[in-house]
Amino acid sequence: MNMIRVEEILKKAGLKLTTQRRAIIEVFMDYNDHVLTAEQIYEKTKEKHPTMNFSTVYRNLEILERINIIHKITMQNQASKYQLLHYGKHHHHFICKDCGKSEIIDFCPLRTLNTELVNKNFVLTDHCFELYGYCNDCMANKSEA
Amino acid sequence: MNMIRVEEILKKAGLKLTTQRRAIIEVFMDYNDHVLTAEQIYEKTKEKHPTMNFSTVYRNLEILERINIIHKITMQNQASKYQLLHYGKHHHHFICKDCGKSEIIDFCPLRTLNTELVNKNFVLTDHCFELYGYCNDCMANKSEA
DNA sequence: TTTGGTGCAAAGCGTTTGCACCCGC
DNA sequence: GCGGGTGCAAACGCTTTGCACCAAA
Repeated sequence: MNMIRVEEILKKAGLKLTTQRRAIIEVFMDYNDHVLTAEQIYEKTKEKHPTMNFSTVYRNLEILERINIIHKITMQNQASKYQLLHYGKHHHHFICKDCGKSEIIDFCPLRTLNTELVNKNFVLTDHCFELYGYCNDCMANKSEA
Repeated sequence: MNMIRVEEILKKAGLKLTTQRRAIIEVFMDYNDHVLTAEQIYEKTKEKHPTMNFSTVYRNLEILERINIIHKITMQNQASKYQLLHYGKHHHHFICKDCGKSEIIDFCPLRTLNTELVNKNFVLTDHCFELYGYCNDCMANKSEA
């Protein structure tokens, strides 16, 4: 996902590219493949745009998710995390429970499931598949402690 | 999962079977295979136990999850849902976004994934796999409206 | 100039916690 | 009687909202 592509999508949706919105998107680009909380985005954008506000962050995250620029990951017992989507490719993630780093998994369970099981009692609309654990770095820190 | 088994697990963990706790578990048994919110459990238990309190519900849900009697499903933009575990069998669910009814999927993506992809950069500890959509009943209601 | 976006403050919601009292074992 | 459990009220953290003003197109 690059800024030109983002601009296209925004324009097509009738949305403006404000400096705040640009700042948020730039944070995602800087931290590519990292999942970020609203708070992290707020802190980072505030550095360059001191009046940045949490409402602005949340409102933009919602919009960016709706137009498929970012992906929202709902966490257990903690703030949701957000991540830049890789344009055009459906995928899932391995997410480190300590540092939030994520790695793309080139595997979708539905590919297998569709062939293995046709469920005629439900209409499938969404799915959730995420792997959680610890990355090598955080694992190393753990064994030190 | 039956009450005798639940009593065993509680006793082994040094936990008491209070009337409130029993009431909560009974709601789960009555609504077997249905996912329930804390609020639904609160309302149902309150019918038979009028002093029932939300703190009691939440504290018990946390305990019951910890000792593997129920399963917590973290939802996007809405309250978490809870469901009685089927003793001893790891599985996932198809969950109706309207009525909360769920159906067990006898499929775990990790079975496939483990053979398809060995990720040596992460230590895998947890995973999330849920299918969402609409059950036939709710789908019928939708097309009427 | 139009319409979407922002900043602020306040409220929303689901959930958790401190504390005194209670009750199962 | 001990130690875990409950009820209450208040706070918590994350997120959303109403409103007046602002700025991109």
